[in-house]
Amino acid sequence: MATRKRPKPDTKARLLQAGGEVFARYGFRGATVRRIVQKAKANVAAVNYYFTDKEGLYLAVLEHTFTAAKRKYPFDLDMDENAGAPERLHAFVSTFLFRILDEGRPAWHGKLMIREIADPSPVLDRVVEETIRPLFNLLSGIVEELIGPGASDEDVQLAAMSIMGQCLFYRNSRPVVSRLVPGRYDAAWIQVIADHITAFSLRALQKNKTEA
Amino acid sequence: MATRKRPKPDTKARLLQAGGEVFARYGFRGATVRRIVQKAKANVAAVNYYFTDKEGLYLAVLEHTFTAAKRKYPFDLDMDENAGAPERLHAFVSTFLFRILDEGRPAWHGKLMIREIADPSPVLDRVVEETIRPLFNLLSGIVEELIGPGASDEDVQLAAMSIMGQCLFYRNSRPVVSRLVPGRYDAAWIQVIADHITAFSLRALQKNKTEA
DNA sequence: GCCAAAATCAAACGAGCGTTTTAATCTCTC
DNA sequence: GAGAGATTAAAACGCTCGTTTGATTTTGGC
Repeated sequence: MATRKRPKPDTKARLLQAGGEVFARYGFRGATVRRIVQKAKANVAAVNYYFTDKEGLYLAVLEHTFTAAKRKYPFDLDMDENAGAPERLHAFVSTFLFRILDEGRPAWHGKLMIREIADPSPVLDRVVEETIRPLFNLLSGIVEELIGPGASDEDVQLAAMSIMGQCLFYRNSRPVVSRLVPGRYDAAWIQVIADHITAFSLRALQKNKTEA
Repeated sequence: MATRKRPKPDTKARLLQAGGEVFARYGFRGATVRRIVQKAKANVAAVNYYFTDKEGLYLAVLEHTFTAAKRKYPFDLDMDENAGAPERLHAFVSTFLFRILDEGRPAWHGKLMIREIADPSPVLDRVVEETIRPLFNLLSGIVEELIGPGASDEDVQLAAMSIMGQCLFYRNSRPVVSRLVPGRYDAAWIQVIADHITAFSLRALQKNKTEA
């Protein structure tokens, strides 16, 4: 009885963990139930037993990782109420990049989001409304403040998408980026990217400064 | 003999056409040979007969669409040799956007490229070297000229990726964009986006103007 | 210690996949 | 128009997929 052969951490949690990794790597369609249960050291019937079917596990994994990412990288973290718009933009870009590029604990959050966008499954609508639109609105508010009062809604939207596009590029096109400019995706480099995108976008938005 | 039941356009070409559409929509793994041959009105054995196997057809489709896109949207089209860098940037952004967003004839070019990037198949290395790196080098040259002599290689690379990121966003995240800001992806809107990205990036790159 | 409930397991099912086989059909030359 | 070669067609093979089944083991309250 010295070592227990079956440590019995509940199977459900192990399935969530393994499901996150496998779904992130292969996508919903590409991931196989057998690979997931193998990684989770569970029986092939476990997914259906605990989550009804493959899609049920996928939904649970999305829910799980999104809440985990929100807890780890909250956007209002040490965000001063009366901080200037440039500082708030930098905080947004930095947090957003860490969320989607972090390889750590809830590693799959970024990969899952990108997979979902590139190859939409039936849950994309929920993901957009619950996760992406709040982000987009937060960013739009900052941009609106930076451009000034004379900006149309379209101007704000286009600028916000330019900023999100710069960030998402490093996630979407990672296989290409790593081939074009070899290097690692560690925290230091993420900070470099965040600083660059913030400075780049701030200059782009300050058009009125020189005109006035 | 009034109407010929079998017009007999060669099956190989029809397979390339249908393969392009299906691979673009479902990706290499998600596409099925049976769906392709159904759309091509061919027998299920035709793919193996003409292209050895599914991957052979995929390679042929990539080759075919890439050359088609290069022919339809050449980057050096009406590009004046002594045109200024801002004009060359606008031409680049505009051409690049049309290449990846065009829904017309070689419609699948953009979709295929994005699919390949999000879910790399063994041919990604070739795609990067033959298609993407030349683009990236062309853009880097323009950016280098815009920033000025005091720019490091890293500055140029980061700026070039910011510009590509803005463009690719509209292709990568199209399902999200269409949910966030409803609208169509017609030629007029592509021009609006191209103008915005060019102006946005030009302001971001002209940092020296105010400092000097 | 017993027993119902929960959990795990091996095995198999039906469907769809890429591919192969084998035969039938078309096409073109002589 | 006969025959050789290219093309198409139908059927099946072997495999993997998600899921289900039915039996077995483990668990927890009495």
